[in-house]
Amino acid sequence: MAYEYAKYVPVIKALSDETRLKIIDMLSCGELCACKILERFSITQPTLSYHMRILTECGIVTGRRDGAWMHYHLNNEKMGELTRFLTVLTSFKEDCICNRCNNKSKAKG
Amino acid sequence: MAYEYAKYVPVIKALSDETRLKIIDMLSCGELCACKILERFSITQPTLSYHMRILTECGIVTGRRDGAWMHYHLNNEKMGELTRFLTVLTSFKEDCICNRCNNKSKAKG
DNA sequence: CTATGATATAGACATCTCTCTATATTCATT
DNA sequence: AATGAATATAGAGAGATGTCTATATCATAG
Repeated sequence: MAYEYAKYVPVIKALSDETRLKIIDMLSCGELCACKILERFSITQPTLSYHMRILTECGIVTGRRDGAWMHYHLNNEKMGELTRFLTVLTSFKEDCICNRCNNKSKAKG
Repeated sequence: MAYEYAKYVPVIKALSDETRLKIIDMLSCGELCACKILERFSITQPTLSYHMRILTECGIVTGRRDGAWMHYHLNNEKMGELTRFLTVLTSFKEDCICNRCNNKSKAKG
């Protein structure tokens, strides 16, 4: 699964912030307008905009413009992909890096 | 689950780095000595030591000294806790922040 | 108890992150 | 087209992060 590490780093980075974890939680029950999200925090509007960009750029959240409003919703497919990746990452597997490491003399990798 | 966000931030931060994801993968099949891990990377020994500290301080990896050697192994319990947290975070729940948000006039939260 | 090998710590440095204020853009309504 | 509301971008600054070199600590062998 080696080639996948880098793919997930931006998603995990996006989740590594308390504010953004809360936003994800807020979106877990459905779409929300940016202004509704902002109400729940004591951050400025540009700061929220920054966080929403981090979340949308990595694909975990999708934005939809509705007139002047931006509606955001969670990409559950992407989140599922992440948790599956983490589960596989931490479980025993025949082709894992450590096996290749142990067999380094036999096969480079 | 509000009170839990901050608890998981250090764990997620620890996973938000490609080198550390690879280390986790290497440890998924069992304990490894620091020197064995180091062999697989083109980083210096102090840099690996830094990464191992990040991983152990958040509890996702445990270190065991064996003479001069340090052996590291994955804390599967902790990893399971994280994936469960992420799963709950992203799934519909009655008591989620967004519901409290929608009912803001009725009940503060 | 000294020499050696494995690991940890200290300090420096470049880069990234998160926050702000100020300003620009976009859209709806008049 | 002008105004106002919602959102985005720019720029600045404090602090965190990941890397290095140099050095210290710790354990073992002789």
